[in-house]
Amino acid sequence: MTGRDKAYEYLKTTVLTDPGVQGEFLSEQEIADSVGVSRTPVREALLMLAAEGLVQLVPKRGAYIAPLTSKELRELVELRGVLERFAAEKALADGTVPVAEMRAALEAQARLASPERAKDFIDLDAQFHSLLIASTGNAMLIRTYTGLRDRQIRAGLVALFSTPRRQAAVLREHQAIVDALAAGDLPATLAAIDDHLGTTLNLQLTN
Amino acid sequence: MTGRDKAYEYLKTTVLTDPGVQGEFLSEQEIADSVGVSRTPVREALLMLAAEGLVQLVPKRGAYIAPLTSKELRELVELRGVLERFAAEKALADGTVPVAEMRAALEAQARLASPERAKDFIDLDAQFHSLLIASTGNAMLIRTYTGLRDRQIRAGLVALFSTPRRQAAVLREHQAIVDALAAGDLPATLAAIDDHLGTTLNLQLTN
DNA sequence: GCCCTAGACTTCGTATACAACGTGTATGGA
DNA sequence: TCCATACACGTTGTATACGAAGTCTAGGGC
Repeated sequence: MTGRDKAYEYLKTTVLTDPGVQGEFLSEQEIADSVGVSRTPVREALLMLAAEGLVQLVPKRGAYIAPLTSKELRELVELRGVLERFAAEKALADGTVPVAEMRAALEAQARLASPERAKDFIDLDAQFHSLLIASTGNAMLIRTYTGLRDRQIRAGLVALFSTPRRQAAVLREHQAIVDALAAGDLPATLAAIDDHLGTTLNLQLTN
Repeated sequence: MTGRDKAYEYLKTTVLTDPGVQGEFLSEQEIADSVGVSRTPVREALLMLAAEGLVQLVPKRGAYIAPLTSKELRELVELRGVLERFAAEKALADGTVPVAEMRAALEAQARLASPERAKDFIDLDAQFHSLLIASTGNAMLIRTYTGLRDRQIRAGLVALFSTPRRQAAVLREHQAIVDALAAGDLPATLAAIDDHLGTTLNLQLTN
């Protein structure tokens, strides 16, 4: 693993999932000291994150962790909805809905539900959604979708999933999606997806 | 303009639009010499392009300009279709279809139609499509869509648009889209979009 | 003629140095 | 007390140097 990868991972998993850094400027030297490499690989990691839209590089100032506005959050969720609904429609039409895998992911998620393990909970959440997206077999769709989700996580999704109440709600909503898919009921699936995304959006907006 | 921007632009507009570099390895030093800067900013530009999926960085080999497989091209067009159809649907529902602007872009495109100015023709083509996407007001959608289109251009779209026959066909297909939009006819719009993308895909696949 | 091997060469990955630029602050004056 | 100005500091942007690692080629063995 190169120093660049180390810096990239550190930033993406440790820094960008922390709601506290919203609106802060990170200097390259600071990050370099934390990771234990020189500025060069840190800089490269930042460039990549900037290309993905996760940070904003301000000349002579540093890497700015722009707080996601509510408008951007809405746009993000709207886009995710477009992609997920398409994936559901295609998977149902092609008969490639990965019902078994989705149920498995859902059960795994239910097992480790606890406020302390919010990050793991979110990882499995991502897996659940990704299964449907991946079932389309469209690698570019997966890539695009993942990028969107990474952004939403950066917007402070972790904090949101830290309460037992919300975790339970997520599990219920996922259950509804997978049930509708298993029944081959497209309209119900689309409604369940919209409901799930809408609920998350509203919660994230009011937090 | 920084050296990084110079390198980025050079690569994106000059190198990546050239079908001849498909499958080639570019060394950082070569590019640096061409642009007239050191390796550092070139490297940074490459990292950004890699994050966007436009080049592939192979350790100790160089930046690989991966030829787009027909599978990837199909995926790309499928995704573009999803986004464009959504944009059309939303714009029609909200009554925000920019008919006048689209007609203007179409006319401008018709005026400069000539094989020699394929790049300009493509720029206006991009503008036409972007107008519809932008009318949704979703900046993240615009960003995502633009990224997809950049990739398709890299796949050799320029060569395709160099014949008068194809240019005429594009204009016809665009006309069909804008007419359907102006009529407020959603099914016809969706069909016109699918037809346009499908035609382009088929041509690009057989080239 | 083919394959294997060794060595030179190329290329990247990283550290470091320095210059340019902008920001924030302290100081002096009104 | 407020404001303007100048200076010091911090930060980025770029060049350069060096080490590590992989690739390609030439040569020898089979």
